[in-house]
Amino acid sequence: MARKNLLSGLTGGELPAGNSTAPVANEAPARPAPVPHFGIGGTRGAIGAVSRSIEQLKAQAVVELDPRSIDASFISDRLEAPDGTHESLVASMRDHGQQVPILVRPHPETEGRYQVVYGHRRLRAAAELERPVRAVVKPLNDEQVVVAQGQENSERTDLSFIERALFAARLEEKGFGREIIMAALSVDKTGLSRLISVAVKIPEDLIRAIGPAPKAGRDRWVEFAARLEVPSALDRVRARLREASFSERGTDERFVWLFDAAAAPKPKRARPVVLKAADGTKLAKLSSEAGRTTLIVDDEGTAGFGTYLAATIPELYAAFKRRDEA
DNA sequence: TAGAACATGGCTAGCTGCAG
DNA sequence: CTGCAGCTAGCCATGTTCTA
Repeated sequence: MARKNLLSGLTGGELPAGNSTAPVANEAPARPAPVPHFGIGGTRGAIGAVSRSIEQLKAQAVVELDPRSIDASFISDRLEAPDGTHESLVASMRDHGQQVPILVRPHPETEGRYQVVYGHRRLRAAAELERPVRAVVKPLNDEQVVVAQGQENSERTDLSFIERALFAARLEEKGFGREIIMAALSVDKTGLSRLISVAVKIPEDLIRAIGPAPKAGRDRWVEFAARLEVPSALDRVRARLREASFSERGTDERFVWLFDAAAAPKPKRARPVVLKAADGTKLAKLSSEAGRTTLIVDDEGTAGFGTYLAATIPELYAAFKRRDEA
């Protein structure tokens, strides 16, 4: 599927001045020029300004920074790393170094510090290895940060549906316009609407308890959200959440477990009534549900009574109708 | 391995609510 | 009233995973 190349301008001249191709590791970070954050002009400008690819960005001047001088992004987009991925990333960076630089911006509030745009996991791994992290420094406004962050995730396509939903909801909470969020997540308004409605309907503590659940697709998350609109479903889900074995399960299994718990319990089937002859012989089992009556006759035990009964049904029905009309 | 089932993303149409 | 934004349902195409 073609993805809109909205990142393309990150390295372009339309951005605020302050970051040349020269390394800036030892310089005080340039403060980004003020850029309108919201409103039609700001929205269009932010997306329009973001117009070259991540690959081009990676080709920009890379500097080495102390991981301790870099803070997390002002908005998180990930629930938890899949099992083992962090350890393997640390091992890979120990053996082969950091192949792909992270993107940071000068911290908007603290002089001399930086803020991650994307590359949180590489930053964490570098910090663990007590090595400088290779980074591209760009002065970006908040809108450019979320678009870059979202699109970097889209490029790797490793955010699950619910992580994207939470990311979208957080962006909306922070006041970003739909245009920006759609650009950040590369979705149309329909998709964005679906993402946000799921994130709003499912309590965040439940989502965090489940984790990213990458195998649970959009439709099942949407269905889960719909099920939780029944208060008793939420009670059942929370009860299951408290069970000791919940945390021992993987994220996808946790989702399925709670998804099932949220389903309306099937109505208990009434026990079938055993019909007996005067001498105690069991003739049939009679059960009724949802406007349907089922009669099961044990043909062997009743010497073919079932077959006889089936042949007699028209007569019985006629008698029933006569009684009805009387 | 082929077909079925599922997941995903995109599109259209129709509806509602709101501001001008 | 009109236009716009947002939401939902339904449909379709495509890619991926499962199963016989």
